[in-house]
Amino acid sequence: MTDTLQRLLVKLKRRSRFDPADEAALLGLPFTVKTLEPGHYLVRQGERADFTCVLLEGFAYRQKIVGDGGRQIIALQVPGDAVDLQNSLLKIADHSVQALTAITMARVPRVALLDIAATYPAIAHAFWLDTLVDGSIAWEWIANIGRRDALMRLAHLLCECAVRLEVVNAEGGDCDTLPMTQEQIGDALGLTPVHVNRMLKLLERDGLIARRTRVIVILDTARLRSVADFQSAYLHLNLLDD
Amino acid sequence: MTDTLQRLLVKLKRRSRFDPADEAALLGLPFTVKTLEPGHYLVRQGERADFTCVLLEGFAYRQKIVGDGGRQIIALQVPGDAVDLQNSLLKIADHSVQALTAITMARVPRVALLDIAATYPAIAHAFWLDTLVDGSIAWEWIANIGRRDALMRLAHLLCECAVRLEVVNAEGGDCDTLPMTQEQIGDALGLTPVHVNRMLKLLERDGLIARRTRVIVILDTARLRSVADFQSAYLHLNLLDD
DNA sequence: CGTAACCTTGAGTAATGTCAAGACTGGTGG
DNA sequence: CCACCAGTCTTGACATTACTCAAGGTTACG
Repeated sequence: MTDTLQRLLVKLKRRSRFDPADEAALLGLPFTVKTLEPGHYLVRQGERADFTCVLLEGFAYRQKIVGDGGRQIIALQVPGDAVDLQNSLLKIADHSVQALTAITMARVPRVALLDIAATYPAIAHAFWLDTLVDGSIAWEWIANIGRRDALMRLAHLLCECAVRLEVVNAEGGDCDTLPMTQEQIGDALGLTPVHVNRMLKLLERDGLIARRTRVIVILDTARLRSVADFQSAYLHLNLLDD
Repeated sequence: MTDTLQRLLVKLKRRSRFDPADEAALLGLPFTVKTLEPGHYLVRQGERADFTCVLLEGFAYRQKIVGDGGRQIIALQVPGDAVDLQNSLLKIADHSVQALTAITMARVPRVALLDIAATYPAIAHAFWLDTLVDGSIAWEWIANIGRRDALMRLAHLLCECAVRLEVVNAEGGDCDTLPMTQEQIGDALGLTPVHVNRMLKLLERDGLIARRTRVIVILDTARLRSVADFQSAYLHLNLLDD
C-alpha cells in the first residue's frame, strides 16, 4: 500500500514543488488505515491527539460546542486533507472532528510527521502553506457568517463545496455531492435548520439549484456565485502559477 | 538595532524552543522599520505582498469587504505578531490589514523569511505553530459569531482582548487598552454599531465593565467570562508546558 | 470656538428564530 | 413484501433579536 498517502501528496503538490526525495519521504510515512461510520469522532474536544489523520475517502467536519449547547461547524474536510494537524500539533484538541459520511483515513503518528518536517524543508513548507490556506478559508467563513444574510451565506457555502469537490475529483477522487442535512448546513452557517429550508426553497424557486432527497445540484453556477458574492481566491487553488 | 525583532522572538519562544543559532538567525533577519498612522493600510486586498510585517507597537486588524460594501474584521493583531505571513506566502492578498492605532512595524522581505525557515527547522516549526494558532482563533470567532447572541459575542471579544493584552504586556509591551470604536467592534462581531452600544450599556449596567471615553475596563473578569462562555484554551498560550 | 468624529437614544421594521404538527424517506425486522 | 420507525424535511403562525433611520449629545482636536 505504498500509494495510500498518494492523495495527500497530490494535494500538497498543488501548492508546492517537491523533489523525489521529498516525495519518497512523504509516501514513506508510517500509518495505519482506519474506517469510520458517519457521525463517529476522529478527534474529540479536550483529548490529546497523538496522531494526525489524512482523510482518504469521505467527508468530515470540525465543530465546536458553545456554552448553551449550540453547535457550530467551523470547517469541512474533503479527501486529501490532513484533518488533524491543528489538534495534534497544538496538543490539546479545542474542538472535535466528526465523520460526515463513512470515511477511510490514514493515521500518522505525530512524531513521524514532525520528523520529516524537520528533515525536509520543502515538506515543512508545504504543510505550512496548507495551514495558511485553512486559515484563509476560516477568515472567509467569518466574513460570510458575520456580514452576509442567510440567502447569500447559503449560496456561498454551496459554491465553496462545489469548487472543493471539483478539485478532489480532478485529483482522482470520486464524489459528486456532499450529503449534509439541513441541520448540519445550518450549523455551518449560524442559522436554524428551518431557515435553511426556506432559503433552499428560494434558491430552487429561482432556478439556481435543484434538489432531490439530500442532494443539491447547482443549475446556474454563474448566478449562484453572483448571489453569493463568491470569489474563489480565498481557496488559493493556484499558488504554483503565480 | 539588533533587538528590534526581539518582540517577535519572545513571542515565538512562548510556544517553541530555540537554540542559540536559531535565535541569532531570527534576530539577524533583514528589515526596515516603518511607522503608520491609524487607518493606514499595511496591506491592501488584491496587492502582491513581498514583505511580511512584524508589529512592534500598536494594534492592527485584518478585514474583508463583502459584496454589498459591508466590512468584516476577521482578526486583531497585537505587538509581536507577524501580520502578513498569510498574504505574503499565499502571494495574492485576499484581504486588507489596517492600522488600528499608530503603529511601528518591521518589514521583512519574504525571501529572507523563507530562507531561514528552510535552513532552521525550529524556526519553520515556530512559524507553523503560530499559523496554527491564528487558525484556532479564527475558528473560535466563527463559533462566536455563528452561535452566540450579541451580548455573549461582545463579552467574548472583550475577554479575548484582555488576555492578549496581558500577554503582550508580560512580554515587555506597554498598552492597557485596545481603543476600538463601537463601529469597529461591530464589524468584528457581525453587529451594527448601534447594537454594540446597547450591549455595552447592558454590561455596564450589570457592573461587568466600566467605560470612560473609548476605554473599556473590565470590572468582573469571572462574571464576564461566564457571560461570554469564554475559555482561553483556543489561544494556546501554554504550549511548552504540555 | 468650531468642527468632525463618535456616541446615545428612541421608534419603527425586517430578518431570523421558535414551536409545533404533519409528510416524506430509507432502513429494519417480521 | 409489508409495516413500522427514526430521522429528516416542510410548512405555518408567532415571537424575538437585531437592524434602520434619524436626531441630538458628547468628545477630541485644531
